[in-house]
Amino acid sequence: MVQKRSGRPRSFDPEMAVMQAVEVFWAKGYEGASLDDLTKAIGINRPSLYATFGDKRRLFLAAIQAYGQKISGTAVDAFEAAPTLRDAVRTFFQTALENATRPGKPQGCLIGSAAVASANDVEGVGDLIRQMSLRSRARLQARFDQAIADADLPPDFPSERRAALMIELMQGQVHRARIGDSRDAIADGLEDRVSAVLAVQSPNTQNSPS
Amino acid sequence: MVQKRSGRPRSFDPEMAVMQAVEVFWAKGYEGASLDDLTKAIGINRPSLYATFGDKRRLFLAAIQAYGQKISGTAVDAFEAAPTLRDAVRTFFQTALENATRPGKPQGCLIGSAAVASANDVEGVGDLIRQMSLRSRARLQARFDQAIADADLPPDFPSERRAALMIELMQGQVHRARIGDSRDAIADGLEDRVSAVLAVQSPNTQNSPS
DNA sequence: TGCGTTTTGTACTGATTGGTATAGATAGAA
DNA sequence: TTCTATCTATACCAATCAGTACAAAACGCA
Repeated sequence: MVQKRSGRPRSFDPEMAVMQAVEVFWAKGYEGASLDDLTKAIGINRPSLYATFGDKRRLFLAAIQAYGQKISGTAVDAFEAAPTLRDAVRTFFQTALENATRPGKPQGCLIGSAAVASANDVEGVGDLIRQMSLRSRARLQARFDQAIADADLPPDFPSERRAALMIELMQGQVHRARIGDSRDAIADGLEDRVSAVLAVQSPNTQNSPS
Repeated sequence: MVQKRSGRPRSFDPEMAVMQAVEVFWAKGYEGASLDDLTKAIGINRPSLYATFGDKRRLFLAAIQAYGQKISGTAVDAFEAAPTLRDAVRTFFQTALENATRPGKPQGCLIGSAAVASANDVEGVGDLIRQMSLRSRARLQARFDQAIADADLPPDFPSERRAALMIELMQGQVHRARIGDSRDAIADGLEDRVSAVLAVQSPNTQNSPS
């Protein structure tokens, strides 16, 4: 049952407030985002922010989690939903690229720029993004393992390494977006990235020059 | 000839001062590094810093350039110095990985974390790292083009795309280092990265499963 | 209506920020 | 030595920072 609370009702939606905070942190980083920036973007005043989220640090952690679920997580979701394996890998990179180069939004990735920059200085950030990264990697690897079991991939396919490689390649895309490369320019390398992830093992490296 | 200047001589080496600033910015980012942090690390006081470098922003730009030449640039240097193409690519990734996981130093890359995070907020940072990235990419591409001319690579080898891919993969490594992955763990994917860069074109994608 | 409870708005806090004024210190040149 | 130029050291500045005290406002409930 829902606990009815009396008192003045909250005049804003905390979930929408977090998404506004996401954009501010995404654009300016943790230290670069002042409380004035945050409260102005959300449209509330300081005491409301502190009563709801605790302090700036915890709002930042909430923003990272919300970003992971509602934005960067969509790439893994699309990966899992795609019909074929190759489509799944391609869709993963495409979705991540779209998220990182959306017009009118900050370019790049909140985690790849703001969170990573403050990972050592803001308590809890490092642990949080490590855990989120591991979870994404595990979801990618799970599909590779399933594909091995279904004989869609050879038995010696290094699923763990390739799942890690996928995230590295995704972060590479995101880096280019952050420094201003256009969506089209980054999309140019898409098939190279897909092929890198799905390349089969070649014991004598016969498919590559010396 | 050297212009002799009278007056009290400077008690520190500006070049070493910049390298100290590199470490502070590398660890804490631009906004996270206070003037107290910087002057304490360098061992000078504020007026000396301002007389020599102008202000915090210009010291940051100097630190980014010094980092690019003396640290991250060593990966491209090693790439150019390696005897064979495959060794060159492997050495590039190895050197970049060592730089990003050196014990006792900040993990990751000053450019990949601090500079990228403040690229939109600190004037000149975005332009500077864009230009540095383009220059590195051009140096990588030049060797690929030479290898094509020498018939060490097939004529249709996409040198521009693969040079961009190399930098993406390098930034992916750097991201993992920043979030705490060990050098050994990251090195595990080294051959995958080398193969991705040097993979030959396969019109029917016959070397990959569907 | 009036009470208890929670949120909101304003105004404030001490601490820290980047940057500087000023005086003393240290060199070469005359 | 004396003059001039440059650097160093201390102490300071206004502005901004994250965080909070307090009173008015807005609800459910009686």
